[in-house]
Amino acid sequence: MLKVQDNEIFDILTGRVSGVINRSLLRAFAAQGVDITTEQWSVLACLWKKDKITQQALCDLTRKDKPSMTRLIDNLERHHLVVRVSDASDRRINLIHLTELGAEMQEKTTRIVEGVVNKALDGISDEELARSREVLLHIMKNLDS
Amino acid sequence: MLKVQDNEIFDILTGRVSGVINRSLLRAFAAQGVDITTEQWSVLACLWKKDKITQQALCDLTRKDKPSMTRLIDNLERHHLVVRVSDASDRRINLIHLTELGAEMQEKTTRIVEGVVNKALDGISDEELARSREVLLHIMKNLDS
DNA sequence: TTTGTACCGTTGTTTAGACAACTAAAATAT
DNA sequence: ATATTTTAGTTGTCTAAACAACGGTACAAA
Repeated sequence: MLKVQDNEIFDILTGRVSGVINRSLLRAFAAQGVDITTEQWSVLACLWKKDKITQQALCDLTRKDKPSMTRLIDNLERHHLVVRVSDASDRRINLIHLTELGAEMQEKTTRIVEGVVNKALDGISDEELARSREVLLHIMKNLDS
Repeated sequence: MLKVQDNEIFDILTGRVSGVINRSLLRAFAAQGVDITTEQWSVLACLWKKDKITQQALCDLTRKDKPSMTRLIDNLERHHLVVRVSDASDRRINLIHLTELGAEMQEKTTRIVEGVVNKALDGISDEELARSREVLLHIMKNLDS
């Protein structure tokens, strides 16, 4: 039986690593004069792949719940990065459109994110990384109840 | 160069895994009638190892900042799990003492956490786990600026 | 057609992280 | 001995996650 409390595994799984990464990203954005959070970036990243999708689709893509998405989009709208466009044929739906400003963010922010990720992964081989990814995905699957 | 947006690595590192674990833990606590959060548990876990330490020590152990710790301890006090005791010889310091109730939580909650962790790690070998841990610690070190 | 049901999004409340600004106490320097 | 710096903790503001509850809209069954 695993001794949970005496093991860094728990530390790691419970968000220390992602916290460090999140902080690094936030600071990298701020340092480059980009006023955006990691979460906001993750929503924009979905829209850069496929624009004009529903909030629900964004929830599924980002694994966030609906209230979280509502407020994330509130903030993105406040920053003039997206707009909600209600669908004429189904008035329950908002389609989220990138603004010109939102579309422009892609290049610069992606460069920043790639910089942080490359720094994070420095000295880690593709194989090690792939193995770790398998393990983490395995863990996620185990807890998917 | 890594294609950040098309890679689950980023998803994983940015908190999806820890989010899943955190949610699982919260629900496991709630299901067992334990009214506590994962973060609160992580603070208590430090105190079970070594009681009557400063808030700053708890910050260092849990890698949280001081404001976060202040509020976590506010909440733990509200739940009567710890008390702040100001040190007579250095009046800047609060020593955080477990209450009897806080001490009693150890057994039950640790059992719950071990259950979740074991479920999470089901089918993952010690070696795979150790390798992943190395990779994640390596990432943390890379970003430790 | 009306009723029920499923779906989309919002609001409210609590907990928490990040950051800046602040108070108070202790330690160090001059 | 006084002034400066460091340390401990708190408060305020913004962003975000979890969960429950709610209002509208669409659709299917009775």
